[in-house]
Amino acid sequence: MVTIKDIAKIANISVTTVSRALNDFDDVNINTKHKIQQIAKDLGYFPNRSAQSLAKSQSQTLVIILSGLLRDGGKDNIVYRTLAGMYQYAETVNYEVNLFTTSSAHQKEKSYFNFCREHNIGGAILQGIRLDDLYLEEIVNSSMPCVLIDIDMQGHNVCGVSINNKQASEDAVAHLIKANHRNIGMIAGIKEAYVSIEREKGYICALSKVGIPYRSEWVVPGNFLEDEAYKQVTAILRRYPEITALFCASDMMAIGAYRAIKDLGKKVPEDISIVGFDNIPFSEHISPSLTTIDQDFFLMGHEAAKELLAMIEGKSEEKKIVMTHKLLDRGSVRAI
Amino acid sequence: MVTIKDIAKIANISVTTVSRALNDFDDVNINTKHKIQQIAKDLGYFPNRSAQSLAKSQSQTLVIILSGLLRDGGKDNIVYRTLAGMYQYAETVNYEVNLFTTSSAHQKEKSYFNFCREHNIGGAILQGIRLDDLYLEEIVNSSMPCVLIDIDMQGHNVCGVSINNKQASEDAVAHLIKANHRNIGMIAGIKEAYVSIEREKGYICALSKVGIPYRSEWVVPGNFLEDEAYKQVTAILRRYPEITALFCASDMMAIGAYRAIKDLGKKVPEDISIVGFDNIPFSEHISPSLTTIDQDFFLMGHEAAKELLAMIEGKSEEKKIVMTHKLLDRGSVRAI
DNA sequence: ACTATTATCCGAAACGCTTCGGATACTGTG
DNA sequence: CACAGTATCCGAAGCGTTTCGGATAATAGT
Repeated sequence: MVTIKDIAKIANISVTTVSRALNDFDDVNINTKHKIQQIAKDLGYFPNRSAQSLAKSQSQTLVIILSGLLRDGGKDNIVYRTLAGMYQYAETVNYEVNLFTTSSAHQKEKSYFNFCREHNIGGAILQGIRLDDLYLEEIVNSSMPCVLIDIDMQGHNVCGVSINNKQASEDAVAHLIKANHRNIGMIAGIKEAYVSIEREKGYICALSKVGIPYRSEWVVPGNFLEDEAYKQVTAILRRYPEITALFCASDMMAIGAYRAIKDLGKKVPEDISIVGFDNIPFSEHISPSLTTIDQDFFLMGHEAAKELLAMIEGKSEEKKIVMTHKLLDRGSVRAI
Repeated sequence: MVTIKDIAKIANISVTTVSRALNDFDDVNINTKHKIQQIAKDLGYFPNRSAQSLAKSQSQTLVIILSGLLRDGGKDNIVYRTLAGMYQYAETVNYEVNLFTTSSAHQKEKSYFNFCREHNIGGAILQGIRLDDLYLEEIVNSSMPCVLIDIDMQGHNVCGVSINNKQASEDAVAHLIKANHRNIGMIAGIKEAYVSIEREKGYICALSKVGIPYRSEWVVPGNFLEDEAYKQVTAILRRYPEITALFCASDMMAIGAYRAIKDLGKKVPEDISIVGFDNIPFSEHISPSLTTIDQDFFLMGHEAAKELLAMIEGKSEEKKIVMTHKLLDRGSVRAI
């Protein structure tokens, strides 16, 4: 391994100057700087990140803390797209990205905060974290910069990124109402997710705005899972045949709903209209194509990374970034 | 930040012993060991990874080098699943995982090998890398352990993981032949991917085994892209209406084919039978559900990580791991 | 009682880099 | 010509660990 010392020896100059030359300080002569850089290149020198990080007690790394990388997860492509957005930004600023999952956290009994400490990391992005997560509060309360995707919490050096879930949800249900549906059920997500709560609020809000009474038994939990949604939809449609439309808090659940409806011998959208949420890649491929709320996860990851860096560099205070969403009117809603 | 020194001071013992206690060496008294571990726990001590990595000149990290994390990529979920498998294994052995993309490599003009060097990394897993990648050869020729997913190359400390693509492809086409298809086209992947070449071989082989002449104009490149496949399928079916079946080298392309067929006013499988490759999550959701070759990417990532670790620890030589595949007989093939 | 062995412990160097606090030599100013 | 100012360089300490080569004391063997 070629080190800064080797370069120093060859250039016949101190390691200090080599370091400063390589880091482009301006108190080193332009000629020596060039000379050193040339030697570094010839030797194929690359800085040892561990040493750098140790010496500076900070590493040029952002971490993203995920709820888990599950064998059967990721079908909705959300994690992937968020990650891609983060990477894209991180690359432009020459940062690296580290992945940490909560399942590993729990396994190692190590909090996110400690993980970041271990790695001299400046800040973290959290995504897919549940409100009841043990370590969520700790990291939010720490002074370490963090940006929360899809969670609304306040704290020093804390920033949130999400769409306006309540509004989006309201838009979705309003779309159904505009198509003259009045008996609208909802397949909700997991209770412990911030977005679920917001989306339920939006549903209720949309109904109340047009004076449709809210029936809590028409809102069933699907846990963001396809199979769970399948079961719940089967049950609810059997029990309340007057339901003509379903708002699903995620596209994955909408897919479960499709299957349930089909197995019940009914059709989308002829018998039941459906609106989903997320716009996952395959929502336009299923038949009929799914009317849904689009969120740009790539951009979300990108903005999250950008904001995190700004915070790390002290250029930003806590704030809330709300991304735009849009309703994609496709084929799963029929006007009655 | 609490360090080993703090512990040493409190325990009134040397840092050496603290280090050895924490790392569970057996030349430290069981009582002092417990005492030290207790103090460490109380203080909330966690080792500084940079320092560890620097001191040991090796980090407990595996890297996975991906061809890129693209905004619109990942729909097939392959990267996600491979990653999940790797993570799962890495966690069990207390390793961390680092992601590196080739796009970033090219941008920074930094080879994979150098990236690994920078980070004191023991070895890497490469996936989605093209045969014509500039840096592929370098890392394979280096003595650094690496496992190649879906690439067949020899070298010191090099290991390959993949299914038998040729055989799988042969199975797929044989399935079509068994359904009495004789005019079978193929939508191939990108030329620069090892798997594409193998899958084409399998196609040819399957045909020749039953004496069906190979017509090169019936094999068109789809570049693993849905849209590209759409175009190619449209063109080939217009030009050669005698084709009754299509073997697609990836499910994403099969989806493009579905669309093309539909837009041509034909139906799957009534007019055209299709077999895909990969078994992506949505292949069973599209209508009709796609007959395809299943590969277990999660397991592939898992095995790749396992093998890499074995190599790093010198417990394994270069070898080839071939995973099992299976044909999933669903609804996109009709017997004629 | 006197070595040989073993169980515990420790000092100091090393890993590769950054950075603080000067040091040196040269420039221009009055 | 003395001085401040500037450009350029460097020594040494420090970041938090690990690890090599002993040192010390307790135990066992004869």
